[in-house]
Amino acid sequence: MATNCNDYTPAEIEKHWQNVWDTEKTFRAEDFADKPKYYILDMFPYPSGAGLHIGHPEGYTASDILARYKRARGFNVLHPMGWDAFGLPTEQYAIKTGTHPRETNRKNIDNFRRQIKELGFSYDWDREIDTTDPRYYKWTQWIFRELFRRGLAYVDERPVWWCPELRTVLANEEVIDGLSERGNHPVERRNLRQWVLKITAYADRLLEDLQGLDWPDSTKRQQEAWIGRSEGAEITFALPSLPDDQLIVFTTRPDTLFGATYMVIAPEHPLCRKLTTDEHKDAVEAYIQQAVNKSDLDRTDLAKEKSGVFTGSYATNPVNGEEIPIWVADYVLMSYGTGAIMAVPAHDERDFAFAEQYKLPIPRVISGGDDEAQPLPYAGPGKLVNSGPYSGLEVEEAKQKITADLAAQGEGKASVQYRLRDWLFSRQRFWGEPFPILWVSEQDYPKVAADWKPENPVSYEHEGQTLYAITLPGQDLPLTLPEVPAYQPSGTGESPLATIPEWVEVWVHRQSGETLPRAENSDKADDPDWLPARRETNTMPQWAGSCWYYLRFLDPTNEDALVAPEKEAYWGVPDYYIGGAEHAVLHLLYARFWHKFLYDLGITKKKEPFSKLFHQGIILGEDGQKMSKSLGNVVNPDEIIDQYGADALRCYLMFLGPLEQMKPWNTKGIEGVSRFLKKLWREVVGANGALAGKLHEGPEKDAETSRLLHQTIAKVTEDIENLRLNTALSQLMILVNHLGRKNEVSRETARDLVRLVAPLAPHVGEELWARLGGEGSVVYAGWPVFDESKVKTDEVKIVFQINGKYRGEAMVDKTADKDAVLAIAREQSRVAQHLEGKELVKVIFVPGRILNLVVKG
RNA sequence: GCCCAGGUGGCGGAAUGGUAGACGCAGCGGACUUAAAAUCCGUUGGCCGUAAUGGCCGUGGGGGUUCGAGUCCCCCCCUGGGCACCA
Repeated sequence: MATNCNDYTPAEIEKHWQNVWDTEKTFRAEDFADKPKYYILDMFPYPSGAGLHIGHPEGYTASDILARYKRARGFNVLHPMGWDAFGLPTEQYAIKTGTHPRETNRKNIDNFRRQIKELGFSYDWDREIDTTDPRYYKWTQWIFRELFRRGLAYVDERPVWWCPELRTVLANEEVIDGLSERGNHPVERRNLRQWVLKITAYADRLLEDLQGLDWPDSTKRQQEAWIGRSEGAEITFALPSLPDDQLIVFTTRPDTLFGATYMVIAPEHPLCRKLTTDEHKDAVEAYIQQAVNKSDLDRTDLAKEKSGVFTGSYATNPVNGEEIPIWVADYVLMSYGTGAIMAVPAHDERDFAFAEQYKLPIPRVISGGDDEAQPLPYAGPGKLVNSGPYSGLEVEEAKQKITADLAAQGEGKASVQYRLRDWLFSRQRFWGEPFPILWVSEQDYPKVAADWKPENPVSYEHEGQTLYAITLPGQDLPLTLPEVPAYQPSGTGESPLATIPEWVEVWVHRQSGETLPRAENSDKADDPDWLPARRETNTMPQWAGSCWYYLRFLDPTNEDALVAPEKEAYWGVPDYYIGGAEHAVLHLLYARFWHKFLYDLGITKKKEPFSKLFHQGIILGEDGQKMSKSLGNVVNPDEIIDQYGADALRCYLMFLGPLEQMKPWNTKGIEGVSRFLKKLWREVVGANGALAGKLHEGPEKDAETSRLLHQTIAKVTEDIENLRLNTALSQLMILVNHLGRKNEVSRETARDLVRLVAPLAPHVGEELWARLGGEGSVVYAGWPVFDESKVKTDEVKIVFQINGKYRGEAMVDKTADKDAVLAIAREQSRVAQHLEGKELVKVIFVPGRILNLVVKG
């Protein structure tokens, strides 16, 4: 079924084979096939209007090579592709042009699919998914619904990042240095009602299970740091001025309790105003106002000139009864620990800076031995001093003992805190998954059947009323986006959906959970079984759809389950996951969280979604700068394919350097791999289009060729397994260059070569395989078998060194011993010269490698 | 500031502690051609050279371990990434 090209014409050949793959469904992954399964997943793209970026095919080529290699080795490979298609740019475009996001999305996906197909990737297109398809987001909503029912989703009025330009709130992770990650617009704090997912409930498991993952260390470390577990103690300080209240602080250094010379509470701390004496009221009020208005950029800025004011109140140190002044300062965050600290300036850098500024005492309570050599603040190990009965104890010992003693008196307890915060899960946007949630009044809530309620009620205050959240019945999912075009932001901080009363206002049946539009069913007003309710108008963030998509590929069209248990049992989770390091924390942490939740529900049998992970590096522009439109250094895959073909692009992307590394693009460089493909072609196809004349039947006659072939089989196999595709290619180049110099080559050698190249350059691989008389697709033609006997030789090269420097070499019998090799070396004039007049003090012989003569004088 | 990754020819890069620079780009010289393209052959780290199976230097800098270091150890410099008042 080969083409009839005489010359290597990628455009014709690639089109031809892409059609074959499409019509024959060459890459279909067969459920329950008898072969071992192998699931290799790419991070699916956001189909932007700009089309495929050159960075996409980099990772996708690597995974494709692995997928094709695994198929050749007899695996049942699942290699799917889909679209992470909810997202702000599509909505922004809709606002600007009035085009429905669905329309834009369809076009963008069509373009992405075309581009991806033109690269010859071996996806099973029957499993394509789109996160914006109601048949998909039905299950995203379903998962949220389960989270809600189990008390892992709640609402909270909390200060969030509001971006006036984008007219939406952003997650902490979407704000970088006070600017929106998308578009670099300034952001500010606003209090809005938000949905929050209790990812912190999984913090320990997310941390612990990192250990077993075959992931890049740096990524594991980033997640560890993000979760930020720290062990310490909560210590209770009595408040003489407020006998009914207490001040609880979190500290990792209970051992330094005797060194606490002041307390600090966050400006948002609930006791802040209560603790403020009349005398200090004005100053504290002013300070709070200032802190609240400060953006977090200012508050956490590098300059970080510390600031604070005294409240006028004191707290009692539980270990010695000392009265300690309480300050308000914005270097203490309400969102971490208890929002209050005991300040130990001698042994904490931040407290030290503050104490110096406000002239507060800085007594040393830890001695590292030589106090002269250990200026304050000192955070190192040592013994306690000036600490009453604890003086003399080692730091670690004292932590235990003080915590235990406080606990015994009911004035403290051991405590673990996490840097990780709960996940702000709502967005005020149109183009996202609607929440399957209704709000009912406080009076109506008790009337609703328990089936639609969460473990603990979720409520919020709205215009003086308390509203309660209930969920839609599972069979009412998906809750689709309304058809009316309402993607203009409301501007109030509410979602555009809030502007569509026909959609928002419904009747809900208190028993069945059924809903009906309010306006069209006014008769229900008198029916006690029907309660008025409002739909939740926020939508889910873009992360939602990508949190579980890898599971949907196992069973993409199932209408009754997220994934059928037997399919989950067969395919499990991805064996290999390839994608950018920019998702090191967010996507990968959120997906792990959802996965663990689904594990708890029994939907997946694996504790972790991605056992093996690889990050491809970023490809820079030719100028070494990050590719960007404004710099005009963007490489368009379409143009490269037009000029050199997809096989050349794929090979070049892999040849650029180690996959994980950041590396610059060089358009000239693609000539090299393009020449390689042409040479490869000419080894198989003669000038007239028939098989090359130099190919002969039967086994390879040339021992050198045979040796190099088998070396290549070994090297390419190992390199593909480890995604070292740059060196796999150079080895293939070496082999092809060698064959080019030979007048005769076995057809078998050529067939092995073609099978080795096929994962990297699949179109030319298929074409040459067919011309060499191969049966069926090269994809399933098996993998060349490495024969070690072919690379073994009787003679080995020994390098001669004198004092570690190269002074010649010789081929010697591989059984030759030290003395025999030394004798051969001595015969070489160059070696002899360097030995002349010197004393041979030592002979180092590494069989098969080296003979090093150590001489003196 | 803290944590991590990395610094190798003109360029991208290769190298289980064992000939540094594989492979490719670019350059130079040559063959083919009326010419060009394409292709092929040779050459290409620096310095010195009686030009050789020659000598010295050379993997960011400085020390060290070793018969032998790009590779291991210590200190420093630079680049990239992450975190950044998390108590």
